[in-house]
Amino acid sequence: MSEACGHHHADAAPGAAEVARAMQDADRRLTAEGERMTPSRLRVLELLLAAGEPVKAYDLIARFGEDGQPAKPPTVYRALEFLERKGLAHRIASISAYVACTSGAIDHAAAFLICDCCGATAEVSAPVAGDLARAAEVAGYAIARTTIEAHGRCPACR
Amino acid sequence: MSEACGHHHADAAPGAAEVARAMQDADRRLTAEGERMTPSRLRVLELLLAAGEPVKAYDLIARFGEDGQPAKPPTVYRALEFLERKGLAHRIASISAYVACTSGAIDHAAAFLICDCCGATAEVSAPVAGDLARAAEVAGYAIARTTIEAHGRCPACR
DNA sequence: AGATGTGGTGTTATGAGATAACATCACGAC
DNA sequence: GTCGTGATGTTATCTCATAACACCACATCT
Repeated sequence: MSEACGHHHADAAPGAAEVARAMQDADRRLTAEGERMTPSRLRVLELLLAAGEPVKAYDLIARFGEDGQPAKPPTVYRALEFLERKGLAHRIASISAYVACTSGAIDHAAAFLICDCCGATAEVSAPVAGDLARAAEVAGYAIARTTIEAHGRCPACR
Repeated sequence: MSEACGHHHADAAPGAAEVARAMQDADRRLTAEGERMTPSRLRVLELLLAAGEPVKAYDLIARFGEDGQPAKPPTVYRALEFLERKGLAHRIASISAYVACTSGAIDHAAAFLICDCCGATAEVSAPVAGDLARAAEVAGYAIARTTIEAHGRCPACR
């Protein structure tokens, strides 16, 4: 909840039960794929899920220890890299923050609507692929991944 | 020319004449609008134009002085902020770099195709507005600006 | 001319974001 | 059991960006 404006908004954060469930799902899925869902990775995923909005890497570092002890930066950055690689989290480049993936689809191109007022984000599934892919083809580029972020105001802040 | 791969590519950088001409155009246009094209701003614009590809802020800082003397960071960041505000340059968030605007249209939403191999970029004019605007409307967001960056390989690197 | 407001610049210092490098450890395969 | 691979711990450092404050240039008004 980063309130740049004076408003008060409903918190997008899910309850503990939903977080636990999403973690279990992720754990099972990746373990089945032969990946190792280690404590660090689960902890960072938990923090992202619990936040329900984009979080700065150093906020994750500060919150990492259950006892208030911060993590070392590489611990969190490595976990983020893994989660992003596996489609469980996304980096939002325009604000240098990270967010849990809220799209059911794995291996998807994500786009974000970001409220400059309250920090809320909505993940919308690659609405852009068509147009951008066409432009890339015309220009002769082979596209591997996209960063699509729209800034503005969410319904509550308008 | 940031060559991550082993290839050699034609340089996208324009000649001195084109750079000088683009600077004069920008100078005249903004002066007519009542803006002040100061030496720092012109110098940063010149460096961006001469590079013909995205440049890191600290590279601009290092190249700033004609005599090899670097600038202080705020000098360059202020100029970049101004140039971006006036539509003469863009920040590419996914690689933390800056590039001169190659689109004739001012006040436009830009999108970029970025080669991960050689660093070349192509600016394509807002091919995405339709799709993304539609998604934003559905979600109730009012969009003010967009960051659209596609990574992949350029024709020469494929 | 002199007062004054706005915007630009110079300078120092620091905050924020991310990674390099290297040692060590866990675990499955052979 | 030893060996290779991938994960972790740790230290240090690098890159990116801005805060804060003093000073200056210029236009405008009186």
